Amino acid sequence: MNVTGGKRGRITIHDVAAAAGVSISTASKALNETGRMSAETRERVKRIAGEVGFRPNALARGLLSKRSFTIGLLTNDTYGRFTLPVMAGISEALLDHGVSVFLCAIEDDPALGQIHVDAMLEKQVDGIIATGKRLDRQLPIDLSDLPVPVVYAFTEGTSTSVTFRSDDAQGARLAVEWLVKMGRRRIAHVTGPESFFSVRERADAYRDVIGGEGLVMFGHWAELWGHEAVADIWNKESERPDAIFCGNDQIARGVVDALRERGLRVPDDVSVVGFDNWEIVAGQTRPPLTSVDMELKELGRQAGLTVLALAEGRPVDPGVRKLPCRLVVRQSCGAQNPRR
Amino acid sequence: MNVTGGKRGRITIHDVAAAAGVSISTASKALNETGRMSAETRERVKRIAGEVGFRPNALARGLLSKRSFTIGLLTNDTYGRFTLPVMAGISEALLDHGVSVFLCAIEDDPALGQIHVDAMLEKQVDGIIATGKRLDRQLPIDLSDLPVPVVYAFTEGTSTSVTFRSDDAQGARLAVEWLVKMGRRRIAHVTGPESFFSVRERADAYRDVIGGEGLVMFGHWAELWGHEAVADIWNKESERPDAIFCGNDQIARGVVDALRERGLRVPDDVSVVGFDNWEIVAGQTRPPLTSVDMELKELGRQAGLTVLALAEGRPVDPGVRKLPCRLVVRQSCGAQNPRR
DNA sequence: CTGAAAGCGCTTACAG
DNA sequence: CTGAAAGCGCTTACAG
Repeated sequence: MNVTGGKRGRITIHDVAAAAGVSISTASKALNETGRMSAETRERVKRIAGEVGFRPNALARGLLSKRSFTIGLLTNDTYGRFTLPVMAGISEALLDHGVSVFLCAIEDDPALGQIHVDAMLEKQVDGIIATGKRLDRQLPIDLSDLPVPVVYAFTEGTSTSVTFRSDDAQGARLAVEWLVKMGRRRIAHVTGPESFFSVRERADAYRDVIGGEGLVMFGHWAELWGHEAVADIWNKESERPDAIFCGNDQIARGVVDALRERGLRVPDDVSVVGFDNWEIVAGQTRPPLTSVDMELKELGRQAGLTVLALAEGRPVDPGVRKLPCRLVVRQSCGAQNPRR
Repeated sequence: MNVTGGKRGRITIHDVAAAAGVSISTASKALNETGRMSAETRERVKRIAGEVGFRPNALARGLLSKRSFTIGLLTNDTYGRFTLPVMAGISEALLDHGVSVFLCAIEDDPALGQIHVDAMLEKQVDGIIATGKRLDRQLPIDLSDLPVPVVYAFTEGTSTSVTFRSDDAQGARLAVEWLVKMGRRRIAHVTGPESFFSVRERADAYRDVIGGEGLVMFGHWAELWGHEAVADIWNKESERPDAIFCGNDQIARGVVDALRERGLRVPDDVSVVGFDNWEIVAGQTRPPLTSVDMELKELGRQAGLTVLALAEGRPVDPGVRKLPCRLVVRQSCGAQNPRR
């Protein structure tokens, strides 16, 4: 015995029409609520279609309508950390419109990207969303001259396109202002590599809020760097911070662990804020991290609705749209509720 | 100014045929390497198709061939921890065959699942792969009577279907045998909830290898539980383990941190092994975790090739296929290389 | 060696 | 109120 696949004799609109004793055109119009016919006929056709389990063939439909109700999501974020929430937002927004999403992970391989783009175009996607893992890098493939609309989300787009990104400056401000509100006065900033645009943007916002140079330490996106930074700071003679704003949650976790290992209490002695609100890290840190959430799902939702608009020919203004971040308060700052 | 989308005047085979001065049939045959014609004609058509940037419409093709070169991946693993590697394997295996993948995250919502399945069937997917986050649970939707082949990966399937899963018993054996080989004699097992099939299977394999009851502690899948378990063990009078085999990497991370906080050295005093080889956890633990990898990418690859076979009508034996796990050695056990 | 015709499953003017 | 016909873009017997 073995399993068999294949699509043996699917039911078509022919079968429905025959069973209902009407022509194919009438059946089509009945099912699509178009044309005019007796309510009785319409109902009968619809009932029979339901009974025989009729499912319209989207390929045939798409051939006529020039719409496949399909879009492609291109990403070079293998890890899925940014792509997954974006994808969830896109999917949620487009499901109501009957649109399905092809996910294409292209790493940083231009050839792989080209293959995926070609495959999607042949499959007549209504549009493409390009997403990545940083705001100042393009995907390794040129999407600027495609026959379908392209929207960028969390990756650098072209000047004539629509690009959605998080407002990192506003997110950083949110974090630092919160620390200030918590009564912290000596706030340090431990972050990722200065080569990242978002790192510079967040650092600038940090300096802006504290109104001075502050203490900015550039490093890399890992827990280890959090440990090293804390060691550096506490091994110096200089005045110690009572709060540390970190460039991402992994660094923040390293910082929190390092502080605890030095016998310092978080948040009592030092408050810590992370960035990304990556549940797996922020939630498992002891104490759980207060962190800036980039609202990637909302970003995905808007990107999805935007490709859809473009695919339907509705006009959309090009440019970069910055979406506000949100501060998610947990225990690492010493307060439970941002509104309190 | 605004961005415009839409598919204005795509090039069809008509255009190619006209430009090459041949009929549509000849153009089609030239491009598909079928039929017979002068080499000169064939070359000319192909060259012109390339020049005008002709891309065959997969919708039209699919209508004829009953193959959409599209499959659906259904998952209830929102977090993507298991789905992402599986997806990567599927995608990699099917790309060569021109197959694209619809990703559908259905949470545990049957209604959402039904909507996605209906959408995929209308779009004439050639098959569906169902994937989840545990081996002993079905997706919240019945896939047993679909007009297309369904393959299960890392989720419970039906008796007549093909199901791919990791061999958790073998994986656990690998881990415990490795600890034994490292000279460890008092190996404990700290794991997840006993209600999970894979937890029981791993625990049984653990007992098997150590040849006795051992010390099995069921809990939950979090770092905190690792801390609690270590506290429990070390607060008792009984003999302390010199190795702990953990049910997943998060527990293992908690265990490692808890041991270090007690002044115990890992791996010198206690060796620790995790399960899942989740890079973000295993790699950031100090020291990095030796962990069991379930080879989910390979699992995805095989699942992908299997739906493809079924879609093409090739016979496949039903049943559960267990794929071997692999031990990834890092520093938490005291050795660098399993072959040494 | 090349092309006219039928048809995949549907929708949409158009005619009756 | 209902249906015959044309057509979306392609492929595939079949005829010449």
